[in-house]
Amino acid sequence: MSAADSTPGSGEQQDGCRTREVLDIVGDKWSLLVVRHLSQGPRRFTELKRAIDGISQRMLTVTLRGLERDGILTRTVRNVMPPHVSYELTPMGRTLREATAPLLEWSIEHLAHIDAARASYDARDRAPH
Amino acid sequence: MSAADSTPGSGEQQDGCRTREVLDIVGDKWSLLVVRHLSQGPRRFTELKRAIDGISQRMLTVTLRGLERDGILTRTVRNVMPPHVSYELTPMGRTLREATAPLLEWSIEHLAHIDAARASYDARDRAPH
DNA sequence: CGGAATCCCCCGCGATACTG
DNA sequence: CAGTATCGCGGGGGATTCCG
Repeated sequence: MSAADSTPGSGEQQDGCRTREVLDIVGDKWSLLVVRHLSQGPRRFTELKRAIDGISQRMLTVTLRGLERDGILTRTVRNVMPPHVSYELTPMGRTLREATAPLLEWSIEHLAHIDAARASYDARDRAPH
Repeated sequence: MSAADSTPGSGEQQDGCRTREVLDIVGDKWSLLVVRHLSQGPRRFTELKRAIDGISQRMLTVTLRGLERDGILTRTVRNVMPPHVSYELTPMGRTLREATAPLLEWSIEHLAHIDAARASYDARDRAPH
């Protein structure tokens, strides 16, 4: 609720703007995938790279940096040869993971339905009569 | 939990790929905002356009078409002058809205923390000594 | 092994103008 | 009012190369 106003037309949906912010944080192509792949424990760079299908090393680096900057994961370097860097969710990162769980379950539950809806939509305007 | 597997290392994260799919559906810049603004009932095109700050008519149209195609909302045209088109969440659309609620609450709850984390991260590598 | 730097392309998206 | 059509750019992100 926060400071909800009841006057529609001017200052409403202040909390709707939060949707914008959460998307700015994890709405990119890879962040949620990285978070998800860290949910079971620390992972090394190359492990993540192999686990997340299609990600480039550049985007993995960029994504990890962003999540580290946001305090969602930690980066731990062991100064040995060869280098050993591991990434791990912070407590806040784990709460993020939990917050995304419903959305994930939703997609699992409704994906078939969506495919069907798409097919029927495409058929609809392709065969006018 | 759903169909959780307990064998880490090989066949895991099959469901992690769903993260990809849900992002393909609502991970774009505007979809979740539209869904959120429809959560309180049907809205007309211009209502949405004014309510969603910064959206162009083009992107509103594109986003609405996509969500309609996915079966997340319905488009109802009343053939009058001037035209009257209203959009409304389907039952599935409402479940989507509910599934995103935790993520929204998460952002509200942690946004300040994230800003702080960013500030400290930026200060960290900007002032090496 | 885990990056950083560079190049470059694609397309998401905004701006503008025109229609029924 | 509720769109469609067209143009143009900015930047997200892939491919490649080099480094400690």
